This record gives sequence, C-alpha cells and structure tokens, in this order.
Amino acid sequence: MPFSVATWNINSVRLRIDLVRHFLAKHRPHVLCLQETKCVNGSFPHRAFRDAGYRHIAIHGQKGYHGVAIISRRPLSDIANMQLCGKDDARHITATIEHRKRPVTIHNFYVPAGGDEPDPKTNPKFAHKLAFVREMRTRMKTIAKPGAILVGDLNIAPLETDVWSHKQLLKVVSHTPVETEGLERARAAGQWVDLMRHFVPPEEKLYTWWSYRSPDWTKNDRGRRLDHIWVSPDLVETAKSLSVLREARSWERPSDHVPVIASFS
DNA sequence: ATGACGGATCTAATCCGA
Repeated sequence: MPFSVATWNINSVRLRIDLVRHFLAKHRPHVLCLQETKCVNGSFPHRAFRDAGYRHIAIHGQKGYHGVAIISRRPLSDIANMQLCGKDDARHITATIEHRKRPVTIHNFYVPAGGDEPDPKTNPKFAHKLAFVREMRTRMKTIAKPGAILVGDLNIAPLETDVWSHKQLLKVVSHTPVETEGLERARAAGQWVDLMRHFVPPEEKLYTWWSYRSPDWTKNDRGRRLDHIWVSPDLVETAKSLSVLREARSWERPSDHVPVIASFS
C-alpha cells in the first residue's frame, strides 16, 4: 500500500477550491499540504475536503495573507504550529500520520518571499526571510528526526538548474547566494534529503513556479523550483516516485505554483 | 524582456507575491 504526500502553493484556497477538488479526485494523495491559503480558519472550505474524502485537516490561517494547511484522508495527531522570528504569521504547521504502524511527521512551511531588493540592510522583508531560514536551521534539532517529511514553498531555488537562468537570477530574490547558502545550511543541519533531486538529476532543469506576468508561461519556460519535499534519510529507500504536475499551470485560473507529489512504499 | 499579472481587502486603490 503506497503512501503519498503532495505540496501545493494554492494562492487562495477559496478561489481555487474547484482546482483542488479536481486535483484530489485525480491524484488521491494521502496528504495534501497547502500554502497561501489566504483565509482565516473559520472561512476554510472544510466541506469540500470532507466531501472529497479528506476529513482530517490541520490549518493555521490568518486574514488575507499566507496560511498553511495539512489535509489528510487518515487521522492526524500532534497538530501544532511554530512561530518563527517571533511572528504569528501562519507560515508553519505540523501534524503526524500513521503509516504501517509508524508515525510520519509532516512539517509544512511557507517561507517569506523576501521583497524586491536583496539587501537586508535596506529591505526588512529580505532581512526577515534570511532570519526565518536561519531560525529554521536552529530548529532542526527538534524537527529533524526519523520518519519526518518537510515540505512547502521555501521561496528559494537552491541549484543552478532550479532557475531558468542562473546568471541572470544571481541578484534576484529567491536565487541569491546568501539565500541558497542559508537554505543549504538548514537542509544540512537536519540531514534532510532533497527528494526532488533524489529523483531528478541536478543537471536537469526543474521548476515548480512560473510568474503570472509572462503572457505565455510555456513559451520561454522561465520558471523556478521554489517548492520542495525534504525527507529524513530513513525514508529515502521507501520513496518510490516524484512528480511535478506541470500541467496544473495551464488549468483555468491557475495558481502560479504547481503541485509536487511524492510516493512512498 | 523581473514584469506585461493576479489575489485580498473596509469596492478602490493599495499592499503583497517572487
């Protein structure tokens, strides 16, 4: 019996609930982690998920911005959220699910975008992003353990092949060296395995996000890999497949991010 | 050719995303 986890920055769960329904009906992941739900917990579309067979939901939302959720076909336990950088801004939620009598703990993150200017001295949003990633690293002592999965919109494209042009994006927020090095330090501190790159060789381009501002996202394929699935080393041998649902970027009124799905035996 | 868009919000223009 396989076990699958999906992550998707939905950019408003209420606006795109029909796309989520379609995705769940077609792919049936055991767990779906959403980011940018953009609604308070009281406005979360519980019924649509319940009707789709996903009765177990952990949400951490707020008005208008950010917001994360873990949606599951099986019971969730140990639901909690962390406040990084001392802010209660709905950027993390965790829950645990049983798989083959073993607990699998999922951490769902939405890392700050970081604004335009990649200078922490002049841009407080970029300073916040760097501090957030540093704090993720210091918290790995508690969250990185056997049977753990860390997913989410980490808003950083770490490898040269995670962006359409490494050279042109070196000074663009999401791919600057201070960000990619910070993310790598956080990953290494938890001994996490970058599961997407376990399946897709680092030589190959791999994206999960394409800007809304391009009139035709398929034309030049100027994407970035901002969404990630990291797993603890013990889970690597059980991982069976990984897919990036590129087609979702062409759905009607799409999110600018597409779902990433990992399957485990 | 990093914005030409798109979402939420005290429905109008402003903030935010990355």
